[in-house]
Amino acid sequence: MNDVKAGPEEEWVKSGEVRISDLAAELGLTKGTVSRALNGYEDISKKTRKRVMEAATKRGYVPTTQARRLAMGLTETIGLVLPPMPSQPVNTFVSEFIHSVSAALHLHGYDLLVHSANSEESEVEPYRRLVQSRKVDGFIIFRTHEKDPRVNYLLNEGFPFVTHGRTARMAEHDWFDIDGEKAFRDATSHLIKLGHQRIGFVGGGREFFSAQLRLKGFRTMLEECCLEKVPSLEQPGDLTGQGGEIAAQNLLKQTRPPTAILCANDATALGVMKAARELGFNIPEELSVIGYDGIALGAYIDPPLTTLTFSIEESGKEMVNLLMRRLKSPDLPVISKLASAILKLRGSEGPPSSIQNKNMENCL
Amino acid sequence: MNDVKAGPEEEWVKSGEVRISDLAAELGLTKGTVSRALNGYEDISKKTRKRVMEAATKRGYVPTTQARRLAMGLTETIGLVLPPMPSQPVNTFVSEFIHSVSAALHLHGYDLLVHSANSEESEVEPYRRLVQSRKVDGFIIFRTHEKDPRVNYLLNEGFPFVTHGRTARMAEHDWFDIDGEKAFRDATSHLIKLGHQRIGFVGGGREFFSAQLRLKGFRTMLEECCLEKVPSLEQPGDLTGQGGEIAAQNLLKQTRPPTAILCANDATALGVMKAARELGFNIPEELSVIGYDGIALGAYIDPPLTTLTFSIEESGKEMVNLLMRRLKSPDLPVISKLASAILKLRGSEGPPSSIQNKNMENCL
DNA sequence: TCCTTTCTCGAAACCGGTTTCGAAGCTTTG
DNA sequence: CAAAGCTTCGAAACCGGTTTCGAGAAAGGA
Repeated sequence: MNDVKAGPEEEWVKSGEVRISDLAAELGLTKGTVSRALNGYEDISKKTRKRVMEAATKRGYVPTTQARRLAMGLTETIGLVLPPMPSQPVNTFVSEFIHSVSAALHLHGYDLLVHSANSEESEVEPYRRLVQSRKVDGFIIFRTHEKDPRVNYLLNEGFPFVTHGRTARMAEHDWFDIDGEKAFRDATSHLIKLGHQRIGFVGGGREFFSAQLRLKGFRTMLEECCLEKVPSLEQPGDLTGQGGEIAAQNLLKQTRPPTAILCANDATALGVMKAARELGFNIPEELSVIGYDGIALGAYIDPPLTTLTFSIEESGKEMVNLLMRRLKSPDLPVISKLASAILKLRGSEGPPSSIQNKNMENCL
Repeated sequence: MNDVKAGPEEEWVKSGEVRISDLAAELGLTKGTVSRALNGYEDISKKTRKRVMEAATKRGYVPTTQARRLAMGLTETIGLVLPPMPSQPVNTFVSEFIHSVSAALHLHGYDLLVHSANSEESEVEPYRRLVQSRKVDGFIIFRTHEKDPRVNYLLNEGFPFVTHGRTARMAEHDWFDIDGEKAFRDATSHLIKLGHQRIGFVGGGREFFSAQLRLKGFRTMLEECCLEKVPSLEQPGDLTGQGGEIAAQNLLKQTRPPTAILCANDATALGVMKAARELGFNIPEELSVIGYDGIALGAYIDPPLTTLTFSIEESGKEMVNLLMRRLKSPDLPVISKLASAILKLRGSEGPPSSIQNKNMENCL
């Protein structure tokens, strides 16, 4: 009996206060029976089930998640570890991604645990802690490296996960990725068709596999179009605006500067545009710039930034699907999904001001 | 005894496989004793404690979080519900905020559960679910409304939370906020000192309390400086670029357009700048624009966007501190913290092209 | 009418920890 | 040397659910 008694049928509105044992006592049943009634077991009479259900809704009974999860031996939680924040975050990818992943997980009854890595410790440390303390059933990993220690660790542990981005061991784990190579082939092709023959490229750090693939797409298309590969036109970057500025200066101060610059992401492209303005290059008349990411802000600058864009919402959904499949049946063969980015023309590219020669006709 | 035996001192590296009962059996103790030894109880002999600790580290024992939390009756988890995403997010606030909150929580041994609200259901529904299923111990709420149903619900439940932003019931709950009113007084003052007398304002939706306070700051400073309040110069907005475009058109097509526009956030400012360009206004010569949020990319556009900026990392930390205090001692009086935004001059504002009159001297 | 099936539910173990209580064994005190 | 006091640990309850097993009652069949 409760020691708080105010009336025979006290309406108890405060939520989260009634336990399964309270319900059982109230109904004159055991908690085992109540549990089975609520969970649709077949060995409960229709009459009893109805009584239980009604009492449960009336009293506002909701099972305590922790207890249920302990009993069932699962956490129903997926971990997402945020990489250390750059000092100048430029991209809304992370928040959109978290949003879509979280929404998709929710449809499967899973929660999202977001953990932030601090830059002092090893990259795998947060994963190790979450695995050891059994706080999550699986991971969503993004911004993969070619040789990714997180992937190595989790593969070694046999712990479920899906990556956004490929790795050197992509044959061994589920992954989702945007086809950055094709995207940059498309973008390069677009520039070449506009008449550009000297095209610069500003990459991302070597540590990001996806940035490498974008460079590869750029090179491939140059080759296909018989344009010579000029090493000085390939500048390293770091996926930030600052990196873009520096790279653009290196490119545009050359005696024969490029007429177009392809950037590994939009932040880089913004830095490139800034440097170009400061060096007196008009965009797009004297210099075409194309980015990658499709950030919304790009539509508001002058000129609006042409970019390669893809659906972050789809990325999140697909990754959750892959992970749920893996959790349900751990021994299924590895699968992957490659989505494509589309070139969103907004105005920062155009034909070069002077088309110096027409060698390209040989190829096209 | 374990049924898997390969040797007397099998090195067991796979993590998360050893339970407290295994440890106890191995040591010839009960699990209660092992638990107390590990948790620093005083009634354990030094010798035994040492034995237990060594065995624990050797076997890599880490307590199962779910079990510990169930036994201790807490979740050690804080909930953060993401509002429905705008279709075109330009702001990195959310990801930075999540990052800092998560990092700060981690220092206190708490986890962050991120949940995304879908726009179909009521705003409080996600909170209700998380409370009822006892998945979290408290909430971090941001983007408050003046009359905020989430705040009402949680206050009614007596459930711990902290808001980023004030509400009509701010005397009843802990909150952290940026002093947007002062920020907009500063920005307005800055414009007036530059010589502007017709200053436009593009607000946020009425639903956001903070946007209302920014408007208030704007009005207050106008009044202090004896500038008349012109209703047509106050345009509503929705904190998006599109909203900024529309509002700017309404402002700039007037017979006497403003010489400066103050925007409730940077996204709005970007829309304003875009519309201004399209209508042939040079920034900052013919039109000054100031935003709010301090988005990093504002530095890369032309001209760089002058804005009001604040530390998101500090916001996250402070809010976590407030919440931890509340969890530790629920009955402490409500406290709050107001941080200030600083005006970051980047170049999108300047003196008006023609100073029509000098009435302002009376006041300054 | 008696035996076998089937339906329905209670009893109890279990998930993996924490915490309270009390009882040994050992040391101190009178 | 006995009573009292400490130290140290075992036993058991507990957190709030789930799931297995088996028993009693009702229903069906011979």
